[in-house]
Amino acid sequence: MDDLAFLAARLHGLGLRLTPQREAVWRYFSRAGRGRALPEAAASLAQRSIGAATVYRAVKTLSSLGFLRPVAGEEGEVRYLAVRPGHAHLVRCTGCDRAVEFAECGLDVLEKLVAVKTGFSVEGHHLELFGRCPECGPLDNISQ
Amino acid sequence: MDDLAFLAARLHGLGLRLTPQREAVWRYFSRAGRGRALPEAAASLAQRSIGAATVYRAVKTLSSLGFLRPVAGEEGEVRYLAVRPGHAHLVRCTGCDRAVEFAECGLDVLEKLVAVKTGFSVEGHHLELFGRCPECGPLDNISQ
DNA sequence: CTGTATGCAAAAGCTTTGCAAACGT
DNA sequence: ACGTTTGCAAAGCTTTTGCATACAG
Repeated sequence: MDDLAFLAARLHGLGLRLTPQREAVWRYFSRAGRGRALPEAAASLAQRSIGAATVYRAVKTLSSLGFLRPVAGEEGEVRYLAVRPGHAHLVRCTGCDRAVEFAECGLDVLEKLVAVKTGFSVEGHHLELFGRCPECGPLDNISQ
Repeated sequence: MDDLAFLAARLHGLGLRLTPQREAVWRYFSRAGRGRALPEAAASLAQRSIGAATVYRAVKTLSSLGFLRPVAGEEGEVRYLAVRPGHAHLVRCTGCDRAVEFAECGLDVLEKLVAVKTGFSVEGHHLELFGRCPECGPLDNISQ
């Protein structure tokens, strides 16, 4: 079952629908490498005649279902990352946004260590690597 | 050297000062084990006659120096956490949003592994652990 | 038919900016 | 004196809400 079908199923189970607008929102965030902030999402999707209110409502819906996760950027802006609930992690290319999955993250050891050190019962993690895919090539060449 | 002295020194080095307002802002965020959002910080510090603009400017300053770190809450709001510079990652409690830092993430090994497997040149990562802090207690008791 | 979803525009809320006065050095 | 910092108020954003219309089941 692919992403969209899973999302549709999840929505249907709650009496909600996967409308063209919600699909566009989901695709938009899925395509983004390091996540997107809401204002730029609204601006970009406006070109496809999707109203800002719809974008904000869709993000809230997808977020509450766990398909989007809010992450704070360096400057304090909130970026939403597309995640597939219960799926593997991704390496994303900052050049072309292509993403490759990897299953093993080896964080179980770290989780246990952190649990002991902090007293938390660690239940999960969010991890995303970013870099350059073979086709885009490393940034070392350029100034940066 | 304690936090305040370090902060003062760091500011002085840039020709800036640790004013009573900046100190109050720093204390406010330091005092809260969990992070705070800007609107509530502004509201709270207004009671000490500190203007909203001052709070926003102070947070921006402290944040750019690495003394405050923005984190995204479950609902997509940005919370600022007082940190000691140099610490990178967080474990966040899904119950009360309180966060604790941990330094070692050991992801350099994983980055190399993924690089070999995918052909990417991995340049960085975002990592955040989730769980329950000692006070909120694990979810095992309840369903889920 | 019924309840969900949408776009628009207005309202509410948040954050930044301009400025004159106050401050520390 | 000088550059930094502040509070205030205004301006500029972002986000939410109300409502009539459109749509899916």
